[in-house]
Amino acid sequence: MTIVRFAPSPTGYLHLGSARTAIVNWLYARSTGGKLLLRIEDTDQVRSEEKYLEEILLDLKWLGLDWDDEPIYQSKRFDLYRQKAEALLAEGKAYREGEAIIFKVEKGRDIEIDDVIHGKIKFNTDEIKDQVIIKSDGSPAYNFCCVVDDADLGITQIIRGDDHISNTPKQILFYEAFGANLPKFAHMPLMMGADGAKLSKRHGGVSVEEYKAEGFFPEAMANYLILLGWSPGDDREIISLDEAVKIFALEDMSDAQSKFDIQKLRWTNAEYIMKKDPKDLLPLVKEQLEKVGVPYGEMTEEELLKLIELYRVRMKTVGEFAGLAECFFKDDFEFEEKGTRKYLDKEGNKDNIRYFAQRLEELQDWTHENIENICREIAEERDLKAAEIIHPTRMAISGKTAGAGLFEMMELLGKEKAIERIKKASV
RNA sequence: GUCCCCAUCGUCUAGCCCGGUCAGGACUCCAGAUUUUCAUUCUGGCAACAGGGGUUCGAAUCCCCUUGGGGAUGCCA
Repeated sequence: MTIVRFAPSPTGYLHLGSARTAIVNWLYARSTGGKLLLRIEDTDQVRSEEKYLEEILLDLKWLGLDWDDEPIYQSKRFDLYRQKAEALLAEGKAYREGEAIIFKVEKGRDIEIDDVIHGKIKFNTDEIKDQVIIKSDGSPAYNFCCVVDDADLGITQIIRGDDHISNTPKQILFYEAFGANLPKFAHMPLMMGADGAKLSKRHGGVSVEEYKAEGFFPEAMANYLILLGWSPGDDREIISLDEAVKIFALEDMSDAQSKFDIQKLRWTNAEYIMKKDPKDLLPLVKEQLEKVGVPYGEMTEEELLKLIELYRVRMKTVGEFAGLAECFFKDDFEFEEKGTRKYLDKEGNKDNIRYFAQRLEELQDWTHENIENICREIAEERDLKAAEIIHPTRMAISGKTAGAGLFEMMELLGKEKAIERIKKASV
């Protein structure tokens, strides 16, 4: 049976790159019918924090990943690491230097890795210094406990980032020293920022939690991340984890690094939003509205759902909703300057919409069909194009030139508010 | 500096392993159609095999070099 592990370090939030590594490990485990273990690399007592760990676990689940067995905490296994180090000491494979224990590296030897993604990679031990395995403060060094655990847990396939390639020969030396079986290695090329540099905040966020907060969907995040460095082979751009599992193969992963493209992520997210039922969008929309302090209490659930329906195809993230639909939640919205100049600063337009408002007063059955009829009647009456009334009116009621269909907007806004805003803007 | 990984449109990629279709798709951008605006949808367009040597009848595909990018070189993980 195949056993893989994802080994986050709780010294920060779940990085996008780590999330991708987790997804690939998950894909491999599930597609091979194997196990995915979670190992918490919390040997750095100072930098590791409980809140990070909790968030990381939450984010993994959020992405749709699950794992087998209970997580293993390295901080609880210090005795094991020390014991292994002492054994190496006793065998003469390591030596002491002060409080630290150092592993002796045999020089002049070639070490070859047969990487599943990269193929053969050769190293020479002349490039490798003796390795600290137990630090002066008594804690184990990363490469050492990594191997102790991977061997102990029976990991068959290691899948991690390219930044670990140069750790691999060092780790192989440890496997040999323990007389343990070597797992297979697969190093996935790193995901970089748009400018090719390390992914950082200025690229739009580095942690999963930031995107979650902005209103991205987990399915969209996972979808986007899977398609970086892997392709289903056909032209599919929208693919779920479950579909990917059916055809995933580690060997198919690209050996070239990629750049994170926020535009494509946004497009992917929009694809998911458009497919969702407004009912499923509702809780997220509420959450986003609350976050920016937009009161939606006056609106019934039914009205909110209609509003979501109206804006569903217009938002790339749920976080954008509050801004797009602003005029439905408050009366003191800003007016776009350009639009005001173009549509509201003209006396002719003002007169037209003033008349529109006047005619609307008489309307009993406030539906978008009836509102539209009146608008068209006026257009004919005054020999105008309907657009000449529509655009100024949209500006008047929303302050924006872009938005949903005007008549639907007006219906939802309600007779009183719609008329009041038109009057106010046409003074 | 040394070691290692990598190189197809601006971006993600298919094709590469097993040389031979105008190098295909998607995002972005542009144009057109639809629409009351925006968006959606539909149609069309711009845009790439980093460069140089080989091997071969034939190279994006195989080999070498150069250039460029990235990673490692921690008693961080």
